[in-house]
Amino acid sequence: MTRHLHKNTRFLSRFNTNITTIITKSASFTTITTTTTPWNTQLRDLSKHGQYYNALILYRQMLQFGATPNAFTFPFILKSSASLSLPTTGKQLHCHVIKLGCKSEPFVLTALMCMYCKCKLTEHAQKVFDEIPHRNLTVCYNALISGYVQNDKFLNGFCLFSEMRLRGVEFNAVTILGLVPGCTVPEHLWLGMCLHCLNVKCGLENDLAIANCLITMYVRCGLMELARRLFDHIPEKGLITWNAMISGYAQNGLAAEVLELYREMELLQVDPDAVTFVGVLSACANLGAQKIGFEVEQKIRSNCMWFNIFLKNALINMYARCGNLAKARIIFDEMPEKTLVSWTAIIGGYGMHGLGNTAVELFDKMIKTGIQPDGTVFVSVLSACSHAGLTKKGLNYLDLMKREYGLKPGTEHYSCVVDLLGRAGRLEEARKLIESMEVEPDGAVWGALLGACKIHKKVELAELAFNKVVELEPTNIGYYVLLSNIYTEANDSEGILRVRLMMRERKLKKDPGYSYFECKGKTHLFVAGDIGHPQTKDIYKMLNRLEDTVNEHGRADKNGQEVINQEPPNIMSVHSERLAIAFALLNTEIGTDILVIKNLRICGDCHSFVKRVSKTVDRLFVVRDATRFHHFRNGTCSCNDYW
DNA sequence: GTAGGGTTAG
Repeated sequence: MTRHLHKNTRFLSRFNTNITTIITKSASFTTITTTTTPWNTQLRDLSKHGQYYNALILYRQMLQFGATPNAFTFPFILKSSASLSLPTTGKQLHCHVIKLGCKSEPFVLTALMCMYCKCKLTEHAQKVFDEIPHRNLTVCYNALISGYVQNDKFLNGFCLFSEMRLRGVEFNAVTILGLVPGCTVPEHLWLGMCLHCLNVKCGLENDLAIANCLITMYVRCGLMELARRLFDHIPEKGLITWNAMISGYAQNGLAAEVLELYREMELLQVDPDAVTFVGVLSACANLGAQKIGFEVEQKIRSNCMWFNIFLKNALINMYARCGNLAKARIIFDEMPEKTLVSWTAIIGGYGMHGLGNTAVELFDKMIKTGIQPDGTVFVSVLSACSHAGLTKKGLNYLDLMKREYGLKPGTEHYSCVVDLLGRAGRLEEARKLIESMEVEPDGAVWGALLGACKIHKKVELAELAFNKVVELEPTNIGYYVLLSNIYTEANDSEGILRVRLMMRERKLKKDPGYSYFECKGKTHLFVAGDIGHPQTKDIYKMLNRLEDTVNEHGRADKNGQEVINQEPPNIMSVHSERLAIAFALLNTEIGTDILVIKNLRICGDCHSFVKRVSKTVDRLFVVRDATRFHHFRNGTCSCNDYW
């Protein structure tokens, strides 16, 4: 007893200095005994219920009262220091393990490795692993394999897996589960697919956790069909399975599929959770499905999820992108604690609506609050500047980003700045900026320059930008149309012909753009020349009527020039925006605003069409395209430069 | 009485 106390006091003197710094609240325990078992039981209970701080306090008390930790003590206490990510405490516990002669117990060693990996000390974990005398235990391998994968050292993990197989150590479901999350990047996908095969071969295909992991792997690599096939083959899906698929669709921009799956979930009476709602709200944001978004909000409120910060951010984003900036702002203002994502969502919302000054003010306020900006919030603020014509401010932000915050601007930042300079007519500067970029420019960067050439009618520079952009994105039809429009304005019929030929050669005929309109909680999707909608007949009738009324009021565009439709009168030339607007007029009451969402940029032809329609029909038309909102009322538009 | 695992937002 005295010997124990003496030994423990030595432990304590060093353990105390570290542990007291992390204790935030005191806990009282009644156990006063030198027998180890009751302490272990209490430690197990605390660790099981996630009370890690209390577990550490209890461990200290255990030493104070003279009880000696044994091999059963360490797994619990190591889990606590791992979960709290306390490497120093963990290292001290490692010393205790050695001193108390527990280092030959495989489960203590496994817990040690796990602790080191959670504290990002994989080299320490490897050292522990190397000292294991007979490395024939699956669990030891599993602990280190998943540790490597979670620390972005997938290849180390995979090598260990190979070693394991060479040595004839059996693997199990947990081994696969440790490896699959490392295959979520395209370069490792093939290994992930091998694991999928291995999984089926070993009869592990009914393990739900592995299936969930594999779905996530396919989703992250953009292989949605494979993910869906796997999903459909799971007989008893768990909530995580549904969430993996829903978030997957949302991340890959397949918003309609998200809502479809969500409906299916409701029908099967699977209770959604916060993760489900985040995915659904993101889909609502993309589709402008505000009514469904509102229903989700009610569910969040009634299910006591209102204080979930992820959901609040998703709601701000949803309302802002559905055009309801006021509602987004209320939620934002009422948030007691705002994260960087909350600020980014609201700043982006104002930027999209052309309210650049408010966006910039909010950004400055955010900085004053002490929040460290990242690359994404700079994209929001730069794009806000470009939409509102705040050239000087935008250039300052690019500089600030590099100098003050040491962030490396990516192509997404440069495309905003090229757009910014381009709109201001500083095309040469924009071109020089592209040439001086430290990253390789992508299609969006050259595309921004091409758009600026359209506004300022610079044919020669447009040709240069176009050649670059089609090299990078040969199938993006928007750029061909843009160049063709530039030639049209320059009366260059040869140029128009060249672009058309190029498009024909590359078989780029169909407009890939969609437009959506939300009506009575349902989102109606239209493609150019769509004849699939049940109300098609009425829609086209309405369009003809609109064309007639509009023509009576003259066909002049924003520059006062006659707009001539260059396309022969074929059905494909009926743009999706027009169809959505005709549908909206047919199905909404007079006085309601009309929000149409176009997945690509709104084209000049449609821009002037909506403008003219708004002159004859007393409604507010809002068209949201890939980057911003265009508000049309009484024949005027809030942003006239549609490119 | 002991160790290893899955899904979230801008």
